[in-house]
Amino acid sequence: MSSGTPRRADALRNRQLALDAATALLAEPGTPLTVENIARRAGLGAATVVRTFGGKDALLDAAVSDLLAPVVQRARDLLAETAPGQALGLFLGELIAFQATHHSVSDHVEGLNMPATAALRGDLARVMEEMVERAQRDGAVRTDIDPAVATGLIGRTALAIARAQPRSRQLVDAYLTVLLQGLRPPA
Amino acid sequence: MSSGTPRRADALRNRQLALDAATALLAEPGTPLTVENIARRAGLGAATVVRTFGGKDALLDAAVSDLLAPVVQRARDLLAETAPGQALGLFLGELIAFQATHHSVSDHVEGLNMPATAALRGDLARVMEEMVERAQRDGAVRTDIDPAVATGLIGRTALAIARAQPRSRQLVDAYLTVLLQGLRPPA
Amino acid sequence: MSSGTPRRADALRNRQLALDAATALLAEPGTPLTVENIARRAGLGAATVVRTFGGKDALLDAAVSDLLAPVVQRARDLLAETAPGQALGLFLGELIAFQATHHSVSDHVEGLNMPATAALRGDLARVMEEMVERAQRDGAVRTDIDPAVATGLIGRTALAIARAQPRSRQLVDAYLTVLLQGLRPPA
Amino acid sequence: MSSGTPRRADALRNRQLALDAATALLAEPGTPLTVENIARRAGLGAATVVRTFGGKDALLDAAVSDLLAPVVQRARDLLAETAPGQALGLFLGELIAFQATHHSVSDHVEGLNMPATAALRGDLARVMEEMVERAQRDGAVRTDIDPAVATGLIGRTALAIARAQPRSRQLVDAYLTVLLQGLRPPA
DNA sequence: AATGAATGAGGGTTCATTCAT
DNA sequence: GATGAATGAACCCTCATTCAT
Repeated sequence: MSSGTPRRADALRNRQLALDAATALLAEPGTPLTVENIARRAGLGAATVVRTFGGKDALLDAAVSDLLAPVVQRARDLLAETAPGQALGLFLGELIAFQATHHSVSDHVEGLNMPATAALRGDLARVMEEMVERAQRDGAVRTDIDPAVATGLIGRTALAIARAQPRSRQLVDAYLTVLLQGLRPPA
Repeated sequence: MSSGTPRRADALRNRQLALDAATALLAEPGTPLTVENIARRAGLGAATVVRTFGGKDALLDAAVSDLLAPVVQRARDLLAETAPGQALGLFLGELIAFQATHHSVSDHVEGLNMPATAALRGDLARVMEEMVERAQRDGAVRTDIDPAVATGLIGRTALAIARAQPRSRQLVDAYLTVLLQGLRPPA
Repeated sequence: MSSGTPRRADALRNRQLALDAATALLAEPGTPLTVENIARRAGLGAATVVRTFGGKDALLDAAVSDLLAPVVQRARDLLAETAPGQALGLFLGELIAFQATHHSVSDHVEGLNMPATAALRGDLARVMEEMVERAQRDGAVRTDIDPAVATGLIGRTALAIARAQPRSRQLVDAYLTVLLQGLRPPA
Repeated sequence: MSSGTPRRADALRNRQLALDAATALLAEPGTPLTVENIARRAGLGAATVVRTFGGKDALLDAAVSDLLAPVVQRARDLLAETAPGQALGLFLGELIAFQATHHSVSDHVEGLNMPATAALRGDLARVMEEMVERAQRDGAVRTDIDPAVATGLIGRTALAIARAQPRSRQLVDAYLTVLLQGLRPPA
């Protein structure tokens, strides 16, 4: 087919091609997320994709966790460098912006029971809880909500907003405004 | 068998049996939502179920819209009978409570592109927009958000909270508290 | 395709067609024992065969146990009606004759870990042990071999002879002669 | 890498590595007998294994015949050096002991239609026929069975006993006792 | 009109073999 | 010459839909 396709040392590149294809398809709710479709998109054979990752779930695990890892890292950085009250708002905005670029990934962040994704999901939850807790101690967030509950609330609603299709700037802004005001300690 | 029974009545009864079975299965994430399972649950043949509705999507359209219709009606009633500021809060609570009883229905409210469901989705959006608009005129909701945008925001986040699994009373309460406070005009 | 193929009441007949096809293929080591081949031979679709039995293993379980059941029953009858010394010889001859008609079934009698086949395998072993034990008490079989061991010995070698391809009358006769003489108490 | 090493020697060593790996896997019913597994065990690439032999069947042909050849040779030696009546008994014991060490090899001795294995299978049959014939002339084996038929009988049953799983010393002993007594001329 | 049975289409996966490095 | 990677073919299985009863 594509006579220029290289092999050997570029196995890593093919791996990435498959990941990119999976990511692309995760963003196209129209086309079914089948191994065949992923492989076609990557310019590979279906068996190659399966073999490279060891199964469809493992491929999705890799794709989703590759996307999620920098998000978790960013949360950690914000937690370390920024004032608690601001960190939460900043991160929320960035989280939505991130998911805006990787549409239906969110569907798989929840629900995919594979090691890498599950671990990152846990990490993200922990970092966000810490964010909330500090913000509460700082007086920036109301204390009548348990940090774990607040984290669930924030994560789920942010996901929903990010998943909106079409997603408008207005919607995201409104969400951030409402959520952050709603989280403030009542007057 | 029951040669004296009027056929028309049987057909209607079967239709309802299938709808009830589909509704029941929509609430049981454990069992796959296949035509066969729906038919077995309804005590009917698989062919009958398909034939009665003309396809699985049509059946789901009927089931989902049957569930959604009273919700829309309730919204209309609240709009007519209750003070704008209260209506929104009341309805939001009821909407989540409803979805809590019909777990995965929400997944199909979005995403199912069939006439009845799409129409009700539109109806619901319009009623909620009207709710928001009136609440804004009443000074109960901040006016810096477009009613259509606010409706999208409310609908999507409510859906996400309702879909949470496990769903805790704490989460729902926190959501209502935060969202309603966040929607109030800023001090 | 075959316009004369009947349906409804003959579902049982189709079941039998599939079983017969499986049995036939079990006897043709040349053609692979795939669901597709079984279905083609039976004049059915592959999905039908799978659906009817619930999986390939279940089909083989049914085929093998259907063939094995009368053999076990015959052993029970002989045990009840015939003198111990004769019963063993008679049964052995019939066992081989049976397997001669159902060639490679034997491969699956061993090795197929499915309920019906496993149960019959156990039943057959028990009946044969009882046969050997009685023949030993009767002085017709040497007593320096444990009945369970003798049963294993007889079963496995009979299987092997039955599996022979081509199988000659001479071979079977020689086997019976040698085995029965070998089992007699030493002079 | 090892630029000084003569290629021919490497090739021969790889050939033996692959054969050893195949032999090892033939004895481990747990792990599937795939080219990949053989190659991994040999510390070689899958392509190398295939390329060295020209296909999986050719590899198995080589492995099986390598295992079978000494057995045939041993039969020839016994034929030349030992009294006919004893030779048969001795060889039978050794044959089973051999197969006991190379479990599933037996499955491939039969059924593998490749030149080397087929040839050795024929050789073995001929040597055993000669053994039987001489034993018959010596009065050690009954003469009412054709030597070719007796050979088939012995070979097949011995295989079956060797294949038994679990294989017990009791079973093997019982088999040898029964078969050898059964082969003696009737009193 | 109702339905159990049949099935074509499609899904994920495995494996012997081929190819480009 | 050796090999990791790639792949076409084949396997078993599921399911919405159609068909004959």
